[in-house]
Amino acid sequence: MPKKTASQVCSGRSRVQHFCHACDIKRLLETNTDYDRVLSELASGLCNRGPFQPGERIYYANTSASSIYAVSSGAVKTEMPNDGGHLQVTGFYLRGDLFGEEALGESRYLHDAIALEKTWICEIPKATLIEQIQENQSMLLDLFQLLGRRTRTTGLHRINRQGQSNAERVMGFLKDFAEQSSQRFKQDNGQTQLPMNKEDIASYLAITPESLSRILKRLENAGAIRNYTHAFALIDDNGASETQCCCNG
Amino acid sequence: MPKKTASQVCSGRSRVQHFCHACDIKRLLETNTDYDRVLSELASGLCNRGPFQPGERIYYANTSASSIYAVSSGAVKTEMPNDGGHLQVTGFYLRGDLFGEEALGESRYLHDAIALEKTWICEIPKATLIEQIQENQSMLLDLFQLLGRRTRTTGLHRINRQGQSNAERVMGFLKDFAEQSSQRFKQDNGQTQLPMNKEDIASYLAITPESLSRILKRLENAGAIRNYTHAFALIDDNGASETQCCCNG
DNA sequence: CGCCGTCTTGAGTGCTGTCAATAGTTGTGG
DNA sequence: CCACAACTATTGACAGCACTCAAGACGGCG
Repeated sequence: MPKKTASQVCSGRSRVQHFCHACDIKRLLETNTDYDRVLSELASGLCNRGPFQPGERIYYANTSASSIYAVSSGAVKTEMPNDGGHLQVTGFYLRGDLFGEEALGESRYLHDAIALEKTWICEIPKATLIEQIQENQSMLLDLFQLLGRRTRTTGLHRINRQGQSNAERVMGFLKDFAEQSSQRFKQDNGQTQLPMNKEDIASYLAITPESLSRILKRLENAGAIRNYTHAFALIDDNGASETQCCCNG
Repeated sequence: MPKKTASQVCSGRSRVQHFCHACDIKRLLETNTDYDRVLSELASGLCNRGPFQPGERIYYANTSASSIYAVSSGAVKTEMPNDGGHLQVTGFYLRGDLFGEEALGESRYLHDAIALEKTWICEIPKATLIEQIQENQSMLLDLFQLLGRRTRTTGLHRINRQGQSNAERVMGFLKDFAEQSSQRFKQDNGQTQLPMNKEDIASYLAITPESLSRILKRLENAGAIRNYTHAFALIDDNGASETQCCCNG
């Protein structure tokens, strides 16, 4: 799995380019016609933070939110307590993904954000972002696009589908995640790495880990996937790639 | 149920005030320091449209999206086809609610929008909104707040909760809807009117109408609610309001 | 090599989806 | 105002699936 080793010290523009070459925030910046100037201005407010260790919290729900974030390297999950008081996972974020953006219009975060692996994040103060938007109209359009993209890819309609069995919901999640992951990482063996554990996935899909385990076994027996501890592989319909048996992960 | 009868002709500022006195769009405008000027400018681009009859489509998914909307009077649902090709309800919008805002960053709508009752809507062109935002920073903050508010009140975490039975999910929906409704309409008899039918609710919660019917009956037998065709009443724990038996609706 | 957490598997109960039939509601026309 | 038709909502029977509780297997880490 591609990972970056980087110095913790922030040192201007090269830092941003180093961390965020596929980052949502950088994509915002690139659309700016006066890229160099804006980047340098933003860089004065930006700060890369890390490394966060697996399980370490990046921010807590209901704490003051003055910044939004993007994943520079590693992976992040967000979770929040439901009515029963149990924490439920509400989102997974890979390299480049924006997170914490629900706090743009509020003073406090809605979720806890937790690193899934060794993770670096790119922090952008809301005040800085808003200033830049005020000066550059295309930046606002791009921000709208970023916010809408997550709604479209991981919104309610993607998880909570009528007339679909839990097996289909699991399959949908795997396909979506594989696509998200393939846009960010090379996968030469057809496998998709899972930075989170099965319990997190079950929590996200609102099913029990036992059910998830049984569903994955059923899908594997049906020849739809291969199931590993921290990875999976989608088998295409003709079962061509089923022949290659690589059991690492 | 409060309803407005209004002329269909758009005629400048008074029109906006008439329709949108509790409207998300008007709330945006009111925060503007130069209210009169911006309102008149927006009014030149705003257009109230209606009446839409029950079942009539306001816009179609994948059609060109140059405007976002708010409900002036009546009620609206959004729905979209899932993988199986069946339409699934993705949201309900009452008077004052913004909808179609997922198209802010895209050129096409994600859902179909359909009137649930006789409905008037307030249309605001995206170009006009963006121009105003560019001139007024507080308007951007308020827009963020509006966008985030829906995420917080009707997001994935409100519907798809781990460890909750479908009965609890239904109860959660009813409580949420009752709160949303009470913020907009007077309810002197403790009842909450439902502008949509049970099939729409079942679709939104991704359960079958039969299951919803059984769950509502179970909740009623347990003394938690009263169930009517186009309304319901929440019974508080001590059962005080259970005594009043009003079976209209 | 052994501990501990994660994942998987097993048995039994309850709930939900499916299919079908019945009851209730709304709107229309005579 | 009543009768009919079309739609919506409810109820019933049955099979399949998910949840609970429990135990066993696997894998990572010291």
